[in-house]
Amino acid sequence: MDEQRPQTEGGVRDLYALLKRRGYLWPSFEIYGGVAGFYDLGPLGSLLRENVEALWRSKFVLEEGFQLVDCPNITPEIVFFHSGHLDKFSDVMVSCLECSRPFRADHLLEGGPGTDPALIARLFRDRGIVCPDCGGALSEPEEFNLMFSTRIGPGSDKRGYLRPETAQNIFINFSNLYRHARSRLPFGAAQIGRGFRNEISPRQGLVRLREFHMAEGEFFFDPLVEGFAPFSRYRDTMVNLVPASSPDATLRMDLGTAVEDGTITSEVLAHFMGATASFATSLGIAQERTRFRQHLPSEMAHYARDCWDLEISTSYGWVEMVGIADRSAYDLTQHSKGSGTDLSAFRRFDEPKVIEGTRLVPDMKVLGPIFRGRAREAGEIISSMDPSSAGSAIGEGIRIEIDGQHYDVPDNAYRIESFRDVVHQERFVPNVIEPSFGMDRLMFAILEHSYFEDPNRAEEGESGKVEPYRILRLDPGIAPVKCGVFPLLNREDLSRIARDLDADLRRQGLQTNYDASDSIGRRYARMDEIGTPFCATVDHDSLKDGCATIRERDTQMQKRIPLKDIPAIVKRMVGGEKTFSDM
RNA sequence: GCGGAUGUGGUCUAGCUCGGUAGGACCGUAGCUUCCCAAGCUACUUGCCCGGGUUCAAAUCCCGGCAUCCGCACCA
Repeated sequence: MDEQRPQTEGGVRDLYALLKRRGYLWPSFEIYGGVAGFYDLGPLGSLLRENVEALWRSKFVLEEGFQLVDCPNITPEIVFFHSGHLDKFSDVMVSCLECSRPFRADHLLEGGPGTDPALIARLFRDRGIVCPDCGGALSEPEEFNLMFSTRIGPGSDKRGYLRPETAQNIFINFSNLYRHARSRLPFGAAQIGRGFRNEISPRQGLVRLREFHMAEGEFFFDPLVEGFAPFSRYRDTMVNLVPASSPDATLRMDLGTAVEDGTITSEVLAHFMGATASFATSLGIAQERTRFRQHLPSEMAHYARDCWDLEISTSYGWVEMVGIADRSAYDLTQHSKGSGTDLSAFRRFDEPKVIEGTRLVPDMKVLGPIFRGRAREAGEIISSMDPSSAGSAIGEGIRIEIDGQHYDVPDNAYRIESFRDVVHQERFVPNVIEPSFGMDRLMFAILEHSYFEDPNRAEEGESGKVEPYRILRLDPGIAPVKCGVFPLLNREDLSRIARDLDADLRRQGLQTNYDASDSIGRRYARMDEIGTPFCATVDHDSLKDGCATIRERDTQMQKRIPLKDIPAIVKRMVGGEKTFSDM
């Protein structure tokens, strides 16, 4: 084919122009000049996003069984205090007054000065710190937090933030989710929603936004359990890997081998890399334009122990679309400590563990009169004592300490008992693998990869300027409009049939676009430009044979199909059950 | 946040040097044509990024802001 995928910067601009012209996306707040880092999705963009999200739900909620939740965007400060975001997403910045280079203040100071700008300002003055580049004087330190802040409630000083990731809602709901999962591991929870980051300089269109759509899954599992049975589904999946150990080489191998040779550290991690690769394929992203790159230790987020990004090749270069992070037990541990709520799960033993030994049993009847209000506390201390270390004391009385006071405990206040306990389970904090998807970036990659210009079908304007024929070869499953519906001629008898067909298609849940204006070729061109995979045209023969012509976008092939069968057939082709050539 | 470039209907652009009625193409709308791959004809809608200044007069010159692109920095 002579069609070209534009790789140039100009090509991306043409694509953005098309997306804006055809109602996929518009810069937000445009009539007031716009604000960087915000985009509105137009009618087609909204449908596209719904379709991408629906595929994500079918992959992760239906197929992987993740529990879907939906939680507030506004989050009280304490959550991010304990998750570490308050600290890690806040930087105190200074810049050189001479050469205007910005620096993170803590990079210029020894010994972790914290995030108080006043304290840092004093340290800078005391130590006479100047610009490490040119020796110029430095500006006053200023705090910059990547999270948008707000206040919760009027007149309240309860600070809140717009969440920078959706994950925290799931972690703090762990107990509810665990109970809902009938207290069994492993299980996953997912959220599709918005995230907010007050980026210093958002750029590159949909790639770096201040408010963006994300879909995140948190998969909770027991790290002591070896292997992961569902991984068999992706064991043979071939992927491109760029491990941290050889950041300049791309290895092509199947996930099973990658786990065996230690390139990927666990089957759970590899499983979700496989699920991610499969999801990308279902979006119509070509395998050869994807790779998984492992983070270098220096680029890991504060919560991550290991992380593989799915990167997709775009005209901006390789762009991170999905982060698959091993968050270990970090978040649950932090929130458990921070809230005082137990966020652990039970590990059931295959064979119950039998623990035999001896222990001290206090006799509260004796302790009561001696310790009075402190009797319960004394009893607890005694039962927690180890009889073997207390052994020598037995028969001689034992000493305990309450609030710094020492007491002798008489021999008749306790007895030694041997016991045999059968333990079936123990508590532990589950580990987490998190696949986190940047939906806007994925949409951009899908659009860019499906954008083609065909110079052979170019249209020449009067000024001699050549407008290429533009096609979005979107996968039928995610295309916002599934079928264009046209009467060949704008005549009452034809348009009545076409309108009926249009209504039938919509009743089948298929988004259509009815169009009777201009020439038939122009109408096909319009549909090609917004990525509509099929068009149905009613012509004079339809009056006699009850058929219409179905035309396929990518091949321009046409077939006659009975009107009454068209909705079901289009639905099957959109669902991927049949192809056009099967008809 | 710094430096550079840029900002004209929905889109692409001419005009800016040298101030004087903002022009074209595409897209869109309505009609004609009655038509299976952007045909043609007619009519129409829509614009100088925002604010201030200079001037008789500003798309044009000056100042400030905002936005976009590139580089630096930041960020995942």
